[in-house]
Parts: sequence; C-alpha cells; structure tokens
Amino acid sequence: MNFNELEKKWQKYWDEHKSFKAIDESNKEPYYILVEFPYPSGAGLHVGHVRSYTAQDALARLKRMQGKNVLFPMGWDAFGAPAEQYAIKNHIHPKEAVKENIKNFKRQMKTLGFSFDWDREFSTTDPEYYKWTQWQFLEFYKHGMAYKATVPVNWCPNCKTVLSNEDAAGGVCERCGTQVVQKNKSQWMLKMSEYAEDLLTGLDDTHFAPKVKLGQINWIGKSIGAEVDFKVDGHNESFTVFTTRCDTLFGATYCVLAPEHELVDSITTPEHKVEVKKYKEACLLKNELERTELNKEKTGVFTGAYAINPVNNKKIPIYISDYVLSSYGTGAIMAVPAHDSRDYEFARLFNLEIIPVLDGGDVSKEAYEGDGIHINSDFLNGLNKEEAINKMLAYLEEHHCGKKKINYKMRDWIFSRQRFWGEPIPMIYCESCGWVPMNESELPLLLPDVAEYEPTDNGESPLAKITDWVNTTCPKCGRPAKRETDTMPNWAGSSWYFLRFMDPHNNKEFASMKNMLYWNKVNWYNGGMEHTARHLLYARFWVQFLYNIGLVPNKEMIDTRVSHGMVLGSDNQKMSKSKGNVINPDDIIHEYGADTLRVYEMFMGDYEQDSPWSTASLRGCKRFIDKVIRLQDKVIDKDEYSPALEVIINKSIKKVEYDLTHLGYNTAVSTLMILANKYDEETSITKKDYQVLLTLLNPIAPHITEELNEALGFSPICESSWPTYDEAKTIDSNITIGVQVNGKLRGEINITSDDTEEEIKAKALASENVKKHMEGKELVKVIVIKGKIVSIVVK
RNA sequence: GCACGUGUGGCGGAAUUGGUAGACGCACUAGACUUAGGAUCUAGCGGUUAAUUCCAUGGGGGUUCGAGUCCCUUCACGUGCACCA
Repeated sequence: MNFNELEKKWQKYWDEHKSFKAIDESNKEPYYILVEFPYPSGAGLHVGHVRSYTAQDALARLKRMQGKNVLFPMGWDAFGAPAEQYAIKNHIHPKEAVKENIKNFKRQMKTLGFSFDWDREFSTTDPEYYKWTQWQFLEFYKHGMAYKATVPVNWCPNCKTVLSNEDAAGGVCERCGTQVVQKNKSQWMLKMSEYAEDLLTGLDDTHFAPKVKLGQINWIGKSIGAEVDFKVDGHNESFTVFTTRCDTLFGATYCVLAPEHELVDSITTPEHKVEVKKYKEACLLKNELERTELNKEKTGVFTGAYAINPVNNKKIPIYISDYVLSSYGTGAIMAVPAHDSRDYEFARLFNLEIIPVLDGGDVSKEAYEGDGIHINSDFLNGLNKEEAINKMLAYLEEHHCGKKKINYKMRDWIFSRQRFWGEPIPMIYCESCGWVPMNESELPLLLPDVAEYEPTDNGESPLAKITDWVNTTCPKCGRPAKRETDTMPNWAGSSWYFLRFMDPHNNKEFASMKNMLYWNKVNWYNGGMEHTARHLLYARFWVQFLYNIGLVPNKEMIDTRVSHGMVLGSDNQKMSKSKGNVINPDDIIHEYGADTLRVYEMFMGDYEQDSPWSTASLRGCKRFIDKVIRLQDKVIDKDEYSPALEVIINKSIKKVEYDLTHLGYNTAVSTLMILANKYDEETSITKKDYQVLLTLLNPIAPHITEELNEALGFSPICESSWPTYDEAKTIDSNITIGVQVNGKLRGEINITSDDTEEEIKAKALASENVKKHMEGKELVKVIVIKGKIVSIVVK
C-alpha cells in the first residue's frame, strides 16, 4: 500500500471511531491542549501551521495514551481585513470567501492526520459564536468598562480610510502612497488600563515561559514615580508632569508639553502663536513610532510661557516637542538635561540651562546612569536616590504640589474598527437617550448582506451606507435611532474562543460553568511569538473581566503558554509569494506523505526558533521512515525486549516522553533515529522491540506506525497505552569518561557503574597519555565527577 | 529608539544545564552491490600537526581544576512596538 492510501485509511478509521473525541466530564483527568486557531486565508495552510499543529498533535496523542481526557480543538478566526480586501477586489461576500477557505484548510488538516476533535469546530464569524462576543461586549458596557472616546487614527485622505500603523508605515499609505495624517475619531474603548495591576499580578497564577511573562510585563509597562504640578507664570493655570525621578526636580530647567496638550493654545504668547501652530500641524503628519525615534534630530518650539519650579520658584521656559507623547503619563514632562539624554540633546539644541544634581558625571560624559549622591539640590544634598525620592515625595505632598503616582504604559483598548468584516457592535444611538445597548434577546446582531464593501467617504464602515440596517428604534424610548456602524477588532473573537471550545454548542450561555469547571484551564497553549504580547494580554483581560463578574471559574484560564518559531523559506527569509520561496504542504504530502512532512517539521530545528525549509533534509526523514518500515523484516515472534536493546529502549522511552512534553521535538526524533539505527545493527529484533519503537514514533508519524503495528497483529496504537520505562534499566553498566590534566582532555577510561571513586582515580592516573602529561610534575589534586569526567591538577 | 531573541562545521542543529564540543540528519568524498539509482550497505567528514600536537562555539576580557553554558564588555543579525492576523 502506498503512503497516500494508508494515510487515508487511518484518517478514515479515526473519523469513524471518533478516536479523538473529548468527553465533557469524563472520569479521566482532563487535559486541554490549545493551538492558536488560524486565520483561514486564501493561500491555504502554511508549512508553519504544520509545524505547530504537528507538535501539539504529538503532545495530544501522547497524553491520550497516558490516559488523559484530551481536549484538542480547532476552529477559525475568520473576521478581519484580508477577507474584506479580498471581497472589495472580487465583489464577493467575505462570508463566501471564508467558507471556501475554511473548507480548504480543513481538508489540508485532515490529510495531515491531526487529532482534533472536529465536533467542537466553529468559526468566529458564525452568528452562533459572535452572538456571544456581542453579548460579552454588552457586559463590558453594563459594567462601565466600555466607553466612547476621541482618539487619533491614521487617515489616508486619498483612500478615505483608516489605516493600521503597519499600513501607514513611513507616514504614507501603503496602498496609494499618499501622506497619512492623524485624524480624531470617536471610538469605543475598553477600560483595560483599569486591569493593569491585575494583569501583572495574575501572571503569578500562570506557568508562561519567562520570556512570555516578560513580554506581558513590558507591555503593561509599570513605572512608579510622581506627579508634580507646575504653575504657569502669569496664569491661573497649572499643568502636571509625570516623572520617575522627582528627586532631580532641582535640575529641571525647562518643561515640555506634547503638541496636543490642552494648555498649549492658552499659554502661548502672541508672538509665538504662528510658530506653535505650524509645529503642531507638522506633528499631525507623524505617527507615534516616528515621534519617539531617539536617533532623530530633536525638534520643538518655545511657547513664550514660563512655568514655576515648585521647589525653588525658578521661572523655567515651556516648550512643545513631539518627543513628548500625549498618550503617556500626563503628556507633559519636566526636563532634567543634566541626567537624561533626550532632555540633554534638546537643551543643547536650544541653549537651555543644564544643572547637574547627581554627583558622578552628567549626561555629556555618558555616565549619567550612575546613582550618585545629590548635589545642587538644597534639602536633598548628600542623599542617595531612594532617600531623595522619598524626601521629595514628602515635600511635594506637604506643599500640595505633587504626589506619588504609579503609571502604566498600557492604554485602554481601542475597540472600534471602521470596517465591514467584523462583529457589529450592538449599540444604538438615540438622540434623546444617547448610547443604548441592544436588548440581549435580539442578539446576534447579524452582519447584513451587501454588495459593496468600500468604506464611506468619511471613513466609516460600509455598514453606514446600509440605511435599512442602520435605522432602527431606540430600545429605551422607541423613537427612531441609529445603530453603531463600527465593528469589533479581530482580537475580540480570539479573546475568548478557548472558553467556547469547552462548551461549543451551548445556545443558552457562552459556555456553562459546569463545563468550564470540568476542563478548568487551558493546560497548554501554543502560538506564535508575535502573539505573546497583545493577543495574550487581550485574552487575559477579557477573562479577568468575566471572572470579576462571576462568569468564569478562574482569574487566569490559560496555564502554560509556549511559542514556536517560524518556518522560513530555503533562502532563510519569510515565505512569500513575491519571493517565490513558498512551500505548499499539499505538494509535499503528495510526494513524500504526511508522516514524512510531520517528522521533518519536528526534526528541522529548535521548535522555539525560526528554521529554514530544506527539501534535502526532508528526504532524510523519508529515509528514516523507510528504515523503520524495513525493520519489520527483522522481527521475530517474541514478547519481550531483546536483552541487548533493553537499556536503550528504556532510555528512549524516557527521553521521548520528556522531549514531547518539553518542546524537544527535534531531539525526540533524533532519539528515535538512534534507536532505529541500533535495531538495524541487530540481526533480529523482537515483536516487542518493534512495537515500542512504533508506539514512541506514533505521536509524530501516526499513520505509518498504525499500519506497521496492525501488521504485527496488535490493536491500534491510538487505543493503546504509552510504554513505561524502568529507571534502573536506563543506566549503562559500562561507560567511557574523559580524563583531563590541567583542564585539557588527555585520555579516556572505561568505568563500571559500581566502581568506587578510588578505583576511578586509579584508572585515570594509570592511563598512558595521562601519565605522559603528568611526567615531572607534582600532583595537586584529582577531581572525580561521577559518571562524567576526571580532572587532574598538576604543578 | 525601546523591548525581546539569536550567533556553534559546507548546512539544519545537539550538548543530561559548569564536566569528553559537533549527537542526529543533510550535503560531500571514497568504496561495495548494480543495466540503472533521489535505493541500500561500508568507511571518512571543523581546522591543523610528525604527534590525543595545537587552535576552535561572533570579537575582547574575567571567574573556575574545568566555560558553548556564569560575569563584564563589544559587534552582527532577526522579531515586536498598540487599526495586519
């Protein structure tokens, strides 16, 4: 039978026997393995998907054999811009395109033999699913967590559309090349910043990889500092700055406001008005990333106004500059040019005063990070950083001009998109009642069928053009009202899909507490490195909110998060059509079989690192599978391990089991290659020897191993148990270790497991080459590391 | 710029976490079998040397009996940075 036939045969077997069905509330211990569901693009499954799905599939198959009730689901994250773009181009409803793409993705996944529980499949675009996404949005709203605010967006005046930062890279529209401007838009926001501290502390309840935790921590960006109030000279107004170093206040020689700061217009003196206006306009053309680029030349203008430094009443000038962001802190800073490189650069540019307040070098000497004691600082002189901060905080609070303040970089979540292909936000605007939530009973609010998907002239979602849909009545007062035409971001549906998998067909709740309590948490969540900051943070925020209103059982619903590297083209670059380096899994499966592709993708390199494609290396994996097949000719009918193979078999079971649960897929494969090579050296192997190899390989290459196992007369591996190993039999009785003299390897000795330290020492000193290198020297000491090495020190 | 990650043979990568650097695989070389080979088998495969001689894990320094692994410093590349998913 050729591999394509036998793969189909087993895929059919698994389907018909529902071999991978997860049973709600079974007596077995639950184990929930989640791999990020894909965006079903027209390009079909990427070999990168194959890598991570195979890895999780292997884990799922292992855990099932270990007696766990495994939940390993798959679905589709199908809302989003690409489908909408495709629809605009081809005048086809995204719904139709998505249906086709899902069909193709699913076909491909089936040919790879992934052990998903297909009974739990859904798409975020299913009304039965997005009904609950909308319902949850209403919960956010009802609990005061959703609100409208005006925020600047990237706007292309030519395409008349809102652009992502990515589409507006370099300040020009990616599609038409027009200069992008910043435009204010009223958007729905979720109060994620309120959860900053909880999202930070919640990490303690998870087992995310350290770098994943760090990503979360950095995104949240907590900093402890102070707010300091500055009066504007000659005005009644004052403004507040945020600083993490209030102890350097005596060194503050000027202030900078963000160009958008609300005070700018009122404090600017008449003779500076024109210049300030011009500068503000220029800033509108830049996005945040460009503004904060440190290596660019600092720019700014003087407002003509002065602030009063609250600790010494000195008049210091107020500038505006785009290196200060309105979105961080208070949108205003006090500048301490002696100890901050950005402030220093700015001060040099405008010839502003520089007063060092920390001993031990100023910024011009490139040594400003040192926390020297305070100088030129009145009551802080002689104090170190911590003492000075505390004393300054006490001073500020006592004089009512500042206070301790914790600041977070993380902002509220902008939840509106001016797009068609997303979940409609179930809110209605009524002239007399304002924003009114839809009645829950009317959910889902369906996306209408329309012919045109282009945005409107003022950048609103195409939904705004569908007056039938937009015009409705106010749920509160019954008068004519209009629906919100913005839709939700793609992140919405993926923020809670893992909960739905626990109870995917529930039409009364998004998921029952009963099911969520049974499955408890996602034990193992795999996804791309690029999602470890945002998607994970959004999902955790969403869950924590649901937890706080009593709808989910745990504050954190994801226990372990791991991430995978990309599969690059053979040219070591990201695969892309334009580079012509794309590998289509269909072609590989057809020519080499799914098992070969699976083994290769596990073997190709460190799972967490990017790895380039190599068809030559893939062929090597095909040879390995062929070797495993050939080994069946050596099988003799005997139901115990060959004595000569017992140790390596026990070692291999242990190693493969460890590797499959610790992201060591490549070394799991190499362990099995070594085992197969060892078998190959024998003239015969027993049935049991062969069976254990097939079982260990099964999670990675499920089809061929089932076939060979069946030929042995055994029942299917997917219904069997994972082999156990005997720790005592994983240790070789004779091993070779190295002997070093003064740190250099000078010989090898054979030792047995019951050699004493003295015996090992004696063997080492008796070794010919060792003796040669010790000649005429005085023995200082001999270090014996059991089972590893002997190190001899001579003088 | 900030954050994170990565640098080991011709290539992908191993290294039990401080203990024989280069497992396993690819590519390559020589040979065997062969009408044939993208098959199989055997041997070799970091550089260097008369030599298990010396040098080698991006570069430089340090700690240690011993460093790819720890510390300091430096260079290069990759990824993310809030409307791509």
